[in-house]
Amino acid sequence: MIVDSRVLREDFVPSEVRHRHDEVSHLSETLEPLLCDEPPETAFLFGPTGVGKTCIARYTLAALREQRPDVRVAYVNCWQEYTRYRVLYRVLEALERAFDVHGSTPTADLFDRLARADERPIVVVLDEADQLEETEVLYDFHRLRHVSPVLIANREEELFAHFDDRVRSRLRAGTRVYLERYRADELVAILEERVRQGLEPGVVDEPQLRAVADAAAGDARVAIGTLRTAARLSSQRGRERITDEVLETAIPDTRAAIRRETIEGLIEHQRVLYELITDAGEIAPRDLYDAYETRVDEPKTTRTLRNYLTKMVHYDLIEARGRKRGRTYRVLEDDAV
DNA sequence: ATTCCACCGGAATAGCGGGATA
DNA sequence: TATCCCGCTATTCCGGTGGAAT
Repeated sequence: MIVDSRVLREDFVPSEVRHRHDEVSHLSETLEPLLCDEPPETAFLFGPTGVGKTCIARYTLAALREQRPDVRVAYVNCWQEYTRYRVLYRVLEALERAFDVHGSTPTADLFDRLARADERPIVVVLDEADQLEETEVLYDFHRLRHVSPVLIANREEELFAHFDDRVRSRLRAGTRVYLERYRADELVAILEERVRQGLEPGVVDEPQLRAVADAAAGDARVAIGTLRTAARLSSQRGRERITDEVLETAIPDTRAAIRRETIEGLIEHQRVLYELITDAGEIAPRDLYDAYETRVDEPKTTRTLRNYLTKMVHYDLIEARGRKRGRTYRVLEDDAV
């Protein structure tokens, strides 16, 4: 059934991007100065999850490197690398200049290394840039002529909100590319392409792809994930093709699986909080803190809990209603995406 | 309308673990 | 081996404020 499973993977970059031609050319025009050794403006990609931000960044940079192979690209996911140190480390790693960096190497040394790297241009893609906790690294990149950042985030206001003034004013000028959610027919076209490359002919029909696209609500990541789940389930059950019945389980399974993975990524104390909120349905901060303290042997301070909670809000696991006094926490249901 | 205070979240700091160094 | 130095997490301290209480 499955001919090429890479095609169904999340990080697969297609050889041709569908329905994003304007956005791709906007981004490549922005980066064009690199072709004549000029520093480009900072580029921004904005849009909700699953609209192809990461995909067009990778695609565009791969195309750029075909014209200028000496341009180097460092890809950093700021969910994992959110400190100045870690971002710089990742970039050096991409340049193969991190081999002798160790735990006690100061951050300033990493910056110096990057500054004294050769003059070949470096494009740094900062995915999920709104998760960055130390934004001065953006100032670092701005100071270096040979480093050009590409920032990817969901919403422009949120990204700029936690920049300090220095960074904000530097990045005000910059090219912004906005991506809209896919329409259902666009998702169907994307799925058809993946099916053609990844699955045997005739295992899934057009109405089925339409059903997957509708359930994904404009999110290509969910749509492709659903297709992958359905194909796996079908071959496990020894079927020749994807049946409607398999599809019906695959659709909710995909969202549930994403959620489960997120919860598994939490640390124990965060999971306790999540359970308490789930049990209560809706809970006030004071009650939540009290319940937590009786549940756990060595409770963290409330300040730490607030850090955990804001993290969980970012993960879309829970929702905070109200701002200051009178706030309540509740679990975020899947349909609220 | 005014006061009050529960709660959030920024900034500075302490303590920890781990790798390098002497 | 002991010591130094690093970044990271959790903690302490606290200012600001939205909504409840009066």
